Amino acid sequence: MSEENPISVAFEKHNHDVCLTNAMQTAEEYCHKQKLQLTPARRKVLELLLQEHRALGAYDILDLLREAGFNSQPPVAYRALDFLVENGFVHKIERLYAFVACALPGTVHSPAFMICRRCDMVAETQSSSSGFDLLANADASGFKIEQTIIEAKGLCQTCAEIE
Amino acid sequence: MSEENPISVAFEKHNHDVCLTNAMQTAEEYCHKQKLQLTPARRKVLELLLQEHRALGAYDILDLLREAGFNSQPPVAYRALDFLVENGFVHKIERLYAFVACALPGTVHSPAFMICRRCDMVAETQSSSSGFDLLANADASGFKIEQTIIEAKGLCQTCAEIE
DNA sequence: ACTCCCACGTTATAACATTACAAAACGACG
DNA sequence: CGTCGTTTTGTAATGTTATAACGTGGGAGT
Repeated sequence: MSEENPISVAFEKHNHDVCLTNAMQTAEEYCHKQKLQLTPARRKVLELLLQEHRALGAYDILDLLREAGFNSQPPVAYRALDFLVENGFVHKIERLYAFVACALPGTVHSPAFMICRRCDMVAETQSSSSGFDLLANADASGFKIEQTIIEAKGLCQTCAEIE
Repeated sequence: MSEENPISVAFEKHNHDVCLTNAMQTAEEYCHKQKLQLTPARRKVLELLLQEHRALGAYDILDLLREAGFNSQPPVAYRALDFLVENGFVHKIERLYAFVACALPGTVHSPAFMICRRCDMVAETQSSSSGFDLLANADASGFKIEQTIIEAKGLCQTCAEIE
């Protein structure tokens, strides 16, 4: 895994069990260090998201939680998601009203997403971009950027070949 | 107006009547050329959005339509918004579940937005950016980008000074 | 034991968006 | 001038996403 290119990991074959185990372990360690509680509900939501390289809606997650024997009122899912998003384990895909597990947990990063409109796969990549117009424009107008979301919609290679 | 920098128009003093009149005229001409109907409801919604450099929610618009004597079921607003978005007169700000009038109507462009979290102002700018990482990454993984949304949240100059 | 904080349980509701189907307006064309 | 097909609108109902509000319980520190 460690050699894989995070750019396109979602669109490539990989050992998903390892992928999941690693990510969970990273989350455990991070929470332990930061004295945060990775409670059963939070852990389960993260696991559910890690099992897909797809974005899941809050209510999809809620259904899965119910199946797993958890309580299933909306706040249950939203609280877990808020926690995971705040701590960088999960990102929200605004465009889909949905959530996806972070591909680079435990690192400070400014993600960008490629979303396949056909198969709903979501690939995460970095948006660090020195020559990026927006930064210059923000600077010129005195705007202080705190967070930027970048989401590209299109077709992944597989789906592009099918269509 | 024509010399103004679209980068920061929303954050600068400008003659708003002229701004609105110009934009409406552009829309009229475009619709005439394309044989599209700029019906009363569509026109009104565009006017309402042009009167702000802020994003308005669909239900805010609905309220304003009602005040203006229009019918006010949700589909009225959503249909008008769909039309305006499809034809590039209005953009949707995913992050706010809201809509804003286009700052560069009638031109093909790939917008990026700066959203002030304090005063809700929305400034539109261009996202054309040759060196932009995302493009290279998409290319490398065979992803075909069809549309990209870029939304930066932060503080505009005025609000940054206040805080 | 006390209390403070954090997380969770639960009900209700707010906010955003679409489906579905009928009726009316409009344009093109014979 | 009809009338057919397309686009737009009227209207009711419903679906989807997200939050508010308030109470309960459990662990850490004193």
